[in-house]
Amino acid sequence: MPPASRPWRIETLAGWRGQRITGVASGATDLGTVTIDDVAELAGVSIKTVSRVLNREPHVRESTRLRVEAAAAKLNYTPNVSARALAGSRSYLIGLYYDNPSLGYVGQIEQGAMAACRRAGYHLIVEELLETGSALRDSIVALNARVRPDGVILTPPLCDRPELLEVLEAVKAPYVRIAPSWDLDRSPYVYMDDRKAAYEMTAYLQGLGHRDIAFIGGPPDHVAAASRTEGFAEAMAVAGLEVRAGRIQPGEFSFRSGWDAAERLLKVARDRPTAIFAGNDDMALGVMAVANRLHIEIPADLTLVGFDDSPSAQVIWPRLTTVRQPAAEMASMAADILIERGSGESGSRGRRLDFELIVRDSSGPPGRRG
Amino acid sequence: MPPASRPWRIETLAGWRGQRITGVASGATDLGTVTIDDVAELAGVSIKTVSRVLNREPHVRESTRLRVEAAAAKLNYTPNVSARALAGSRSYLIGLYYDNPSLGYVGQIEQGAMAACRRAGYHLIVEELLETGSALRDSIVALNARVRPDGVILTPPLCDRPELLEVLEAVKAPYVRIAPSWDLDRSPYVYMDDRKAAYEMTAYLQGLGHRDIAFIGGPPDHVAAASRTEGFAEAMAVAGLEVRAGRIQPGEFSFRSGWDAAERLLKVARDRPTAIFAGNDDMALGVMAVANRLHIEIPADLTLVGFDDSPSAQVIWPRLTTVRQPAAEMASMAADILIERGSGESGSRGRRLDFELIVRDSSGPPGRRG
DNA sequence: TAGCCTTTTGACAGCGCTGTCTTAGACGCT
DNA sequence: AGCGTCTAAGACAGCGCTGTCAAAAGGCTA
Repeated sequence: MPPASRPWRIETLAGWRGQRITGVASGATDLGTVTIDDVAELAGVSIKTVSRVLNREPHVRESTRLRVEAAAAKLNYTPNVSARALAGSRSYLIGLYYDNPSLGYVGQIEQGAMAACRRAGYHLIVEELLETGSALRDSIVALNARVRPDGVILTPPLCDRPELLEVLEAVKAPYVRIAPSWDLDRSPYVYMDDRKAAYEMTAYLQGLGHRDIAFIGGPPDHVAAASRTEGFAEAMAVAGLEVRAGRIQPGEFSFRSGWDAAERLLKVARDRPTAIFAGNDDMALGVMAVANRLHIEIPADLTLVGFDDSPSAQVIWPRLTTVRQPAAEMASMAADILIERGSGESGSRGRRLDFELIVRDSSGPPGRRG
Repeated sequence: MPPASRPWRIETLAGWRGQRITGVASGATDLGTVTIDDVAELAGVSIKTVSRVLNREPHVRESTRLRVEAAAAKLNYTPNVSARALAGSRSYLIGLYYDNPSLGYVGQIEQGAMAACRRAGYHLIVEELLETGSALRDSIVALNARVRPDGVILTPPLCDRPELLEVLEAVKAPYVRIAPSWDLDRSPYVYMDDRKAAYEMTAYLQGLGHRDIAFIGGPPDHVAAASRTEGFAEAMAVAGLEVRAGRIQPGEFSFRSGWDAAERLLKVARDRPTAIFAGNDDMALGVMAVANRLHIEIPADLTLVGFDDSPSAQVIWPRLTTVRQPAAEMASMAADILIERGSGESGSRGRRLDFELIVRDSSGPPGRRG
């Protein structure tokens, strides 16, 4: 016989959580107040057995498992995360920590991570971490004491702060980095092959017939940016095309820096590249603005492509040809790694995901006009 | 004497959470494993007294309070959210539920809500709710059983789904809506005065000298959109300016619909408005694309303004004059209302926040050219 | 100094689960 | 029949806090 535990319970209207008062027996309990005891009673087993079924532990007879599952389904039972966290070794919470000012990027990451969490019954705790140094350390320690997430997902550029990694290791919080720049052996991470994506984009431009292609790079300490520049240069070299002096312009990944680079690139009307490959979309938009001002038509007079597939890339005209980062997928994968925890030691710690070339309206064959 | 509870404890290296093993006494405990017992012991009081101090309950002598606070500070103590949730009536978790496809908007909301949560020691659980009808109901019931958030923030247009509100009320989860359209007495909400913002923007255009101003509206069932149209019409009426037939164009808040409206508006070169006020930024960008194609210079030939201050509004040229919604502030306020729970019954349930007119480069006096 | 009231503090149960240990039963072998 | 071995299931403690209630400590008056 299972222990008789609270055979009836009714929520008073008074309280927030409600005090239990004795009342008429009732099969169904109040919405959202079903506990493991209720399931155990209905199934005629102990709560431990219910727990076993819930957690897919072995040593439960098939018939028992079915009975428990039926009872849980009938009562619409959902285990309480706080109780699980307190009693067990998992909190069913995944932290998503970011410091990225780009709302769109973080939003995609978030959606991907959320989807993975939902599939596994986890939840996402999102925190914006703007501190650095010891303030960051303190925040993490406090955060970890408070919620004890089962793992955290770190987005760039936050994922490259050494003090963060140190403190996460100190509090033994597993983490997965998304597109980290350094120290790749330190933890599991997911990434996209920026080099290859830039290579492919460049090859696409070459396939269109472009020979004189300019590239606008990113911040020097940004490893992904450097990879993009490399991919571009490599594709040009492989195709046997010369990259003339000044055809690789520095940039900062900002609209403004794209604008400035475009002014340098397009200044001399007789000596313009037929295509410009901007290291990210924001800079591409800067180029587009300059082109508009100079009455250079895209793509008729100039092909322009970007990188990132930012939201803005679709709300301008011409819509920007660009590279889509699998941000949501990377985040899903990161969450999965954390949820299945420990499956990370096999071989390389990095998981690569595929980019996608998105061809829109800003690219075309060179000199269509002439 | 306080109860002697675990005077020493050491985390083994083995376990995830670690089994406690006996070992040499040590003043400091491992990072992030300080409990209320440790604080109580150091302060020489019972855990209940520590709890009282933590929760700012009355009936604690000043000297005791200071002693406890010092002990807590020394040990770097942070109460565990799961334990608090399980034992008490608060989970220290606020839910942010959304279904809005606009990443930027949700991102701003999120940041605002997060800031408020952090100030109060709360955390944000973010969930994307794409279901409708009874699937939505089920999701909410499960979510609530799982994490029992102390309150939830609902963003538009999710906040206008009646089944959502019903089920939240059924599970007694307090909620605050952001910019809801209907049923305003039903719950606390925060909003911005769209009507007034549109009025002010129109007045600004009039102040610039524009008389023939066109407006592109939003979806008919979108209450905020309707308010914007009203604000525009009212400002025109108050200024004694005629709104000619066809000068108010329907739109869908999408880039494409802005484009289509612009084509109608700008078709006849001899009969163009001198200014176009788009009901949101995405549509304004559509207008801008058409203007570019037609070689209409903004703002020299045409003034264009938007509404929302979306991220894209700043990465185009000319940068868009627009209305900034106080999204982050609304979310902060929503979170505060939930955290201080219950202070909402005083007077109107709505809290209004101020918009901001952001004048950039896309607006200027009419006919500068002519 | 007893008696009463108010303020401060502590003991203890228990929130809803999981981890550990134990027991009950089924099965096989000598 | 006796014993060891295995699987299935339950008893029980306890995670780290809060809520309730009871006890102790002060304060005041007569």
